Order: sequence, then structure tokens, then C-alpha cells
Amino acid sequence: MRRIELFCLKQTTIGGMARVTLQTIADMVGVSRMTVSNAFSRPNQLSSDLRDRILAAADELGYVGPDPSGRALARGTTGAVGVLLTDSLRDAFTNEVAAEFLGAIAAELAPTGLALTLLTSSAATDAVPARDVPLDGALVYSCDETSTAVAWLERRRLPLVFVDQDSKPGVPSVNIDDRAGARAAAQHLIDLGHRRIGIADSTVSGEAGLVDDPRAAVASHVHRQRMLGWLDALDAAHITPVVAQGLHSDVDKGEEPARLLLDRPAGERPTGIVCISDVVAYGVVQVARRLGLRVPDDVSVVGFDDSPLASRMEPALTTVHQDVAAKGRAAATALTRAIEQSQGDAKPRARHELLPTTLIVRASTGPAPL
Amino acid sequence: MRRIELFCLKQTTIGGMARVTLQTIADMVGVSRMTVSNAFSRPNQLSSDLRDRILAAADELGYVGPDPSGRALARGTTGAVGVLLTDSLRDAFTNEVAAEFLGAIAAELAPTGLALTLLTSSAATDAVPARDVPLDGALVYSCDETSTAVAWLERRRLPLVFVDQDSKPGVPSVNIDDRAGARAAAQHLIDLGHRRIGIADSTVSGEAGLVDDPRAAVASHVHRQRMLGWLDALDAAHITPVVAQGLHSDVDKGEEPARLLLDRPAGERPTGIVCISDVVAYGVVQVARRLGLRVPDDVSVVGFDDSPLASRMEPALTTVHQDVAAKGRAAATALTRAIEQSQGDAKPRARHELLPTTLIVRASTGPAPL
DNA sequence: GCCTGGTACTGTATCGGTACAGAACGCGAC
DNA sequence: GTCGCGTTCTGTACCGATACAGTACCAGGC
Repeated sequence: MRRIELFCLKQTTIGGMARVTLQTIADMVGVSRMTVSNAFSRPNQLSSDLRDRILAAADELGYVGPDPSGRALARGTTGAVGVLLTDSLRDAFTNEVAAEFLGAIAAELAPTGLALTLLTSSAATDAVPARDVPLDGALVYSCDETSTAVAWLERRRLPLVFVDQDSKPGVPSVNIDDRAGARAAAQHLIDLGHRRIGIADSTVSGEAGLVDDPRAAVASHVHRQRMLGWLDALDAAHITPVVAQGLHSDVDKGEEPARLLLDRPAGERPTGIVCISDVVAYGVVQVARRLGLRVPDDVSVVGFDDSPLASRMEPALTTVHQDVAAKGRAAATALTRAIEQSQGDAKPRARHELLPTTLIVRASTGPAPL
Repeated sequence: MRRIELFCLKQTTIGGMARVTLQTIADMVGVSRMTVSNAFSRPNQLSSDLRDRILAAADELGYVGPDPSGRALARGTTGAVGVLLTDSLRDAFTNEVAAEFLGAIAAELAPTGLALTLLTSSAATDAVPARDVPLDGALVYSCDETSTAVAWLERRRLPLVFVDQDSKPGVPSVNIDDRAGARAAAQHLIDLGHRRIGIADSTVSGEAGLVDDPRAAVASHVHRQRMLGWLDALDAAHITPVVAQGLHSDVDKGEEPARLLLDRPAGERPTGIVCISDVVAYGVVQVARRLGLRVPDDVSVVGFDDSPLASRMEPALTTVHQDVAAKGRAAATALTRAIEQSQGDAKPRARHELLPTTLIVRASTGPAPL
């Protein structure tokens, strides 16, 4: 009687049928539970004859295989890794660059049998995935470093890899050379004779508008690095850029900064604009066209990322290329390596990878107008 | 001595420090382990004074919170749900429609605290995520119904929701009215006077080329339904379409079928083409243009999905609209509902939702040429 | 004084596995 | 004969938590 009550707890029964576990099968075949476990997880530990009998019995009972939760607890691994995305997880899918990055990770991870779990920084509810979901490790992708979700992951001492983030001593990281890329973009405009140069940025947390001190603006790692890169080149040429930023959340991210930069008398208007991304560059070109300006005759535009959009645009966009797929692969590899290392005792230095960026000159830039 | 050996197994120690568990904290504070568990998971079960002391002790010991794996085993829930994607998981991110769907799911799930785990059907390795990763439920999105991964999920008796798939008696499903949408698309061309009509399809597993018996072609649920919809209208008008399909894996999915349909003498060439997707329609328009055909004067083109691409195109694409975000929300809701129901005993009938589709007439269709 | 009911905390029995050290057995070698 | 060894299977001790049924204690009503 009492036994029956106990069996009713939780999910011990499904639709009246007692739950099938290793023990059920062991009893049926007449072997120990351990042998059944071995039949599934370490085939070479028993005779293939017995193994077949066990598997047959399991099949008959509708047993799927060792329960993932039980196994996770006993083994200490779950077979899933997380990727922590910025607050705007919608963006992670809509944005071609982020989407391709995720796709590359997923593709690289697939053969290892690791599944990818999407984690968000949203601290809205009391259920925090970064704290509560079983995970073997995690990628932190372009997150606000003060995010509580990152803190949870770190406190769990999960193997982590930072991507598109400031690197941190103990944590392996994968970044692209944002700064060199941005420097090349600005230098390209300078070399074409441009002297009035605008910067079109976007901000996640700040306000849209013109920016006085671009170095002081709160921004993510990527924004900061690219800004530094542009200023490297512009400072060296003694050029003070006009900096405008729009809201990152805007669908047409480029429109607002473009208007701020271009909607002014010809003598004050920048003749060249470097943009934080190809999407922003797209918006800038749209606004320029609407104002009756020709690209690149009246205004040159440089993007960043070399997303598919860049080559689709008309004119094709001059931009800074990054190999997003390679970044995804590198991140996945770094993570699997970090996980392996955490299982052994070895604790070698965390590697910080910096992938190159290259300027791709297309049709959206040309000599400065006279 | 022996005790120490045992402590060295697995991850009982990290960097020499003994692993902190509820018991460690309990010993330190001088209460039972259960009370510590309550301090974290059921605050109202103890005095706030004691709770604070426990939390402080936990903090001091660097305890993060109840171990997710242990909790998963004891509670029977993990806080993560899976989404099983087609083999081409790269496609899931690259394809704007699929990406938006995933984004909508993730966004809808976020407030519930459930994380989304990406599962692939790749049966390559012996580690099968669909079988081995702890999950509370799963979405099956546009998968090959014979996929082994789907079979694993079903055998695990996880709460499932099928999306863009043939619906199955016991399993809740979310679909769009592909057939009605396709019917409307074909009818639209018929109403415009078109009599020579082509169908541009793509295939995952078959071969590129002209298709003799469109009803017999192996295809996914979505392909089948759309084909049936087109034929509904065409049959009624006594029109026999020319059906061409390209490879789904091609970047320019539309090129191949477009060439097959359009690269023929004017008298045999279709004057109207319905396409399996907007991406294919894009390819068709490109090819038409390259062959010197005007859209819609010489050939009308209708897409499917109403992805962002459709309005970006020139001319803007006439297409069948589906509300992908709504589909994602519906799927997420259906899944959380299925999970809740599976926890109770109630087993109400599985709901099959069918979301509407509507024809959006833009500039890529016009009267049949004389 | 005794019973009722509520709050605060504890004890015990799981959850479903895995790891490792045996144990039993058969077989060839010395 | 028995020693050594490999193969095959078993026993026990966990992994880290939660559920539920107590138990202890206190206030209040009759």
C-alpha cells in the first residue's frame, strides 16, 4: 500500500505504467543494474550475446536509453553548451552577421554531439537560465560585461569563451581585429582626399544624437574598438570627425545618424562616412539618396562586417570584411578545448585569438568631391 | 585516506577545494540540508533571519545555487526545451523566415525562464542530442518525418509540438494554411489571364529538373501542401503547369528552375510563375531579367512567405503572407501548455492550429501578355 | 489542562544513473 | 596443481538535489 503511494510521486508512472529504469530491465533479464548500464554505455564490458538480450528486453519495455538527467548528475556532463546572447535576442536572429555566427557554431558543434542552448541576459523572472540550466560550458557573445547572466556563468565555474568582448585574463577569447579594420576604413577615406568625415554609430543603451566626446560614450567592446580604430587614422590626419549615433533597436538603424550627418549645408556636410555596420551603412545610403546626394560622387560610405547585404547593395558597399564563419568555428573549437581541459587537471593559459579584418573596396567610395 | 581518494573522483574538488554542496553549507550554519535547500528554493518555508544567515554562508563559500543537474534529477524538470531543426541547420539561420521563427520562439520563451536548445537531426555520431540532452519538451520544426531524431523525442515521451509538419493524432501542431495560400497565389495569376503557368519548386533530397508528376515528388509537408494548393486552382481552370525544381541547398535556389521554365521560345514560355518561396522568386526574377524579360510585363512572379526580401525586391514581390512571428508565438505557447499538461494528469486532446495566409499583391504580377 | 492549528525546521527515501573495486570463471603456462 | 591473467558480471558508494511526512514549539480557545 505504502509502496504504491510512493510510486505515485512525481513521474514514477506514466499513464498508469510504472516508469522503466535500468532496474526494471535488470530484473526482467535477471542481471544486475550495472550490467544493463554497461549494455548501453560501454558495450565492450559484456558479451555481445547478453548485450543483445538486454537491448531486446529494453526495447520491449519501451526503454529509450539512460535518462539524461540521471546520467548528467552521475557523469557530471550534460551534452549541451550555452551561448549567452545580448539582451536583444531577436537581433541575434534578424541580424545576418549574428545569425551566421550562430549557424557556424551550431554546425561546428554538431559533429561533437553537443547541443547549443540559447541563453538570454534577461533577468526578468526568477528563473535564470544562465544559473539554472545544466550546461557543460558556454560562449558569451557580445554581452554587456556587467550583465548578471555573465556573472552567474562565471560563478558556476563553467568553461567559458568570450566572443566579441573585452578579453579577461583567465578566460579564452575570440575576437576580430575591429580596431585595425576601422583604422583601414577611415584611412581609405583619407587617402581618397576626404577631410570632412562623419561617423555613423548606433547605441544600445544611450540616446540618439550627435556625440561630443566619442571616446567617452558608453558602448560595447565592438563599438569601442571600432571607434578607436577610426580615431587612430583620423587623429593622425588631424581630422576631427562628426559623430552621430542612432538607436540600435531601430529597424532602420542608419536613418537617424545619416540625417544628422547629411542634412546640412554642402560646406558642412561630411563627404565621407564610416559606419559601425553594413546595416547602418545601408540606412545612410538610403538617406543620402533621398536627399538627392549621389554615392559615391557626393558622399562616400564605408560599412563594417561585409555581410551579404554589402554586396547586394547598389552601389556595392565598400566595407571591412570579417570572417564570421571562421569566428564561429574558432569559438566552438575554443569552447570544446576549454571543456576538455576542465575535465583534466591541466590548466594551461587561456588563449586569446584575434582574427584579421580586411578592407574590401567596392563602389560606395570614391575621391572626395572638389 | 580512502575518503580522500573518493573525494578525488570526478569533480568533487575544483582546484583543490572541496566542492560546495547544500550539505557543506548546512554543516557550516548548523542546520539540516533540507533547510538550506528551502532557503534557495522555497523562501517562505523558513524565517527570513535564518534564510539570510544561510545565504550569507553560501555566498562566503562561493556557492552559486542548487546544482542544475541534481535539481533536474530530483525535480524532473530541466528548464530547457529543444527545437529540432532540419538537417540543414545552417539554413535555419541563413533563411530569413526560419530565423525569424526561431527568434520569435526564443522571445516568447524568455519570460517563462525556459532556455531553447538547438537540436539537429544529424545522426552522424553516437552522441545524439535528441536522445541524450536533458529536456522538458521539444518543438519539431519542418523535419523529415522519418528522421530518427523525431523518433527519439517521441520515444522519450517528451511533450512535443509539430510545426510546419504533417500533424499527428496525439501531438499538438502549429501550421499555416499553406494550401489555401498557394491556391490564392495560383488563382491570382489565373484571374490576371495567365494560361501558361510555371511552378518553381526546390527539393531537399531529390534531383533538380523538370517534374512530370508533381503530386508524386518526394517533398516535405510544406512543399506538398503548397503544391496541392497551386494544383487546386490550376486544375479547376484546366491548366497543366510546368513544374521545375532546383536544389534546396543551392545559394541561388531560384536560378535552376527559372532557367528551365523561362529559357524557351516565347510561345512555350510560362507567362506566370508561382514559387515555393520568396528566395526562389528572387532567383526567378534575376534570371528573367538576365534573359531580357520584363517583370511583370513579360512574366509575372509570385513568391511565398512574405519575407523581408519580398518588399526589398524590385519590383516588389507579390507573395503569400504568413505571420512567422505569430507562428513562433503559437508554437512556444503550445509547447508550454503541453509541458504543463504533462505534469498534471489531464490529457486533453492535442490542438491543431492552422494560421491563415493571405495573398499580398505587389508589383511583380500583372495581366498576361497578349 | 487539553486540544487545535500554524510556523519553523528535520529525517528519510527517493530521483536514475555511473565509477570503481571486486568476484567468479575459464584457460594456458610452469 | 596452482598461478597469473583476461573476460564478464556484480556490489556498493556515490552524484546533488527535492518531496513529503514528521516533530517541536508556541499561541489561543474552551
